[in-house]
Amino acid sequence: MTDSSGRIAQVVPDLPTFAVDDGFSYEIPPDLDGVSVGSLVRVPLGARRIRGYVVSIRIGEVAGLKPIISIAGDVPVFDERLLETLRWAALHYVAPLAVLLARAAPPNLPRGRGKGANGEIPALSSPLPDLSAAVASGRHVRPTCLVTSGEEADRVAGLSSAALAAGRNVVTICPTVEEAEAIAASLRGHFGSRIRYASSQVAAREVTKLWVDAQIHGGFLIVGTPEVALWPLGSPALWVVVEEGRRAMKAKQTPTLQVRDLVRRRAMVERTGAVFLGAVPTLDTLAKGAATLEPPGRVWPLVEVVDRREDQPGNRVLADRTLTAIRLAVRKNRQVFVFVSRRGYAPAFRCVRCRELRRCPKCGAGPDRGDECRRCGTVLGPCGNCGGRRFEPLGAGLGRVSDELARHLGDRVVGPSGSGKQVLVGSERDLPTIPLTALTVAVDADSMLMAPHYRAEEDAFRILARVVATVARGRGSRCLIQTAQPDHRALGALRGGHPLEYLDELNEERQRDGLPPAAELIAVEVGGDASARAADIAGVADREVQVHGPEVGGGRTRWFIQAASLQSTRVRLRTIVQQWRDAGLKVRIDADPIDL
DNA sequence: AGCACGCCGACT
DNA sequence: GTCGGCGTGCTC
Repeated sequence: MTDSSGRIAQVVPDLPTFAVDDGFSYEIPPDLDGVSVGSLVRVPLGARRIRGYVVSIRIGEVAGLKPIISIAGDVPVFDERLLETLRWAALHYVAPLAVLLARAAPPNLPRGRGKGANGEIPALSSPLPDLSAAVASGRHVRPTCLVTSGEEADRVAGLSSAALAAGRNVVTICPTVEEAEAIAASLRGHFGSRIRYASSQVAAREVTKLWVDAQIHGGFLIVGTPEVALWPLGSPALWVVVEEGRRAMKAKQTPTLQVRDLVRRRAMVERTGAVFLGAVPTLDTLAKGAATLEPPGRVWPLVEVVDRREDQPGNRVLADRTLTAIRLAVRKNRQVFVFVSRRGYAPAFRCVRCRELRRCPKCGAGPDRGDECRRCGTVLGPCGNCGGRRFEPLGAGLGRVSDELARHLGDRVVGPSGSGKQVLVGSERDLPTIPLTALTVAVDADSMLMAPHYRAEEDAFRILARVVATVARGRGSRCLIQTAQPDHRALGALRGGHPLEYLDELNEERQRDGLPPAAELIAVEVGGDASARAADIAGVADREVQVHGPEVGGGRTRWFIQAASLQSTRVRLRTIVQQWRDAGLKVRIDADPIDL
């Protein structure tokens, strides 16, 4: 056994466990070239050989260390700066480091020298000329919210052309595959083959090719869904995030990555630009100090508020004024969209005689229109309180609104989104597919504004702004919002056509109430009834850190942890989560949960 | 994640 | 007295 000095790589094995976060030391054999930070390697681990990520390299005593077997692929999947963001995300989202490192890598092994971009780059005028010029010359600029709605592709094109011409990459992240596809298609009109598109719909080999090309060469405009946020992509000069506030911009499963956090972080560490494009920035982005540019004109078209308190008594979904407007638009052969905030038939039913809410006698769920429980299938029968047999809907879901519209206008003109009918009825998920309309109606702003969680108002405002944006700009187009609280400040801000002052007001309230973004929040969820484990979680509480729960229900147990800062709590949670997972529990950590 | 090692029930 | 069940724990 002779002592000898050599190169040592710290390698994090590709295993989804906190136990290997620090990585293991391996000897880099002298004849193995090309090992660097970010290299994918094969290493012996216990009795097997598995993939690992090189996170650092040093010189030292190699005796007793196992050697790296080989390099997998020949392009590093992260550099020091991206690694910093990946480490931050592992901590913030309480996830094993290896899980984050894997998110930087392409679906197949990255090999080769890639293919550069070519083709003319038109010089387009940028909606943020100073920012575009700065990022093109490699300077850092403060993250900026460009408060606009519609024409995303043109704005992205204007923002990007200078950086592309300077040989840098630009990345645009869209909430859904459909929107990413549409924007990519439209941008091809400006930049041709410099546009590269990535989503779950693209084959793995194509994605890997894009990943390698963009990592090695500049001058690409990459358009993709949220997964691209952690790809290296040659450290893009500019990130453009389209509608950062949409639910799709946050992963549902652990780690619950949020695009805006990752992009903001990368822009800061890599000293590059970030632009958030959309009508309603998140309170979080504003609170974190983003610059804002609100156009002088309205951000979305004019809004008319329909006061439901003026209605004749009765239980109808559409006010007379609304129905008249729809009839008029139909007569003129114009496109109409009716937005309903709930799926199903109605949010609730009550007994006509005693006014008690109807519930399933077995499981307590609220029923839909039929006589069978939609959750457990039990026959509901008469009112459990008074035995009454007649029930009336309270509020309206898609089904009820469609029925009522069809009754007034006929089946020929009314249909769900995508039916191509003249009057489309749809909910939030349909918004991206709605064509520009001459008339859009929001049936019930109140159910959203009064939803039972602290973000209800912010969410309602953002969704309503998107609803309004389905209306074509110009004369003869209208947007009606039905509400029983016409003086609500959210509706005032919608009428005003500018969001920022209102959003600042919401932020001041959050600050006052100690709620996000003025505080941090983590939800811990465990499958089944795990309330017996409450003591473990209770251990993280102290004077500053509040723990709420456990709440058992819906097949899971849930805790909420809240504090001005949860930095040290995240570290302690890693230990607890690991113990629980080792004990066979299914644990989900939701950092910055939105459904509360 | 796997693959070891471990310590208890049914078999030649 | 052995084969194999899958609970626990470690992997440079």
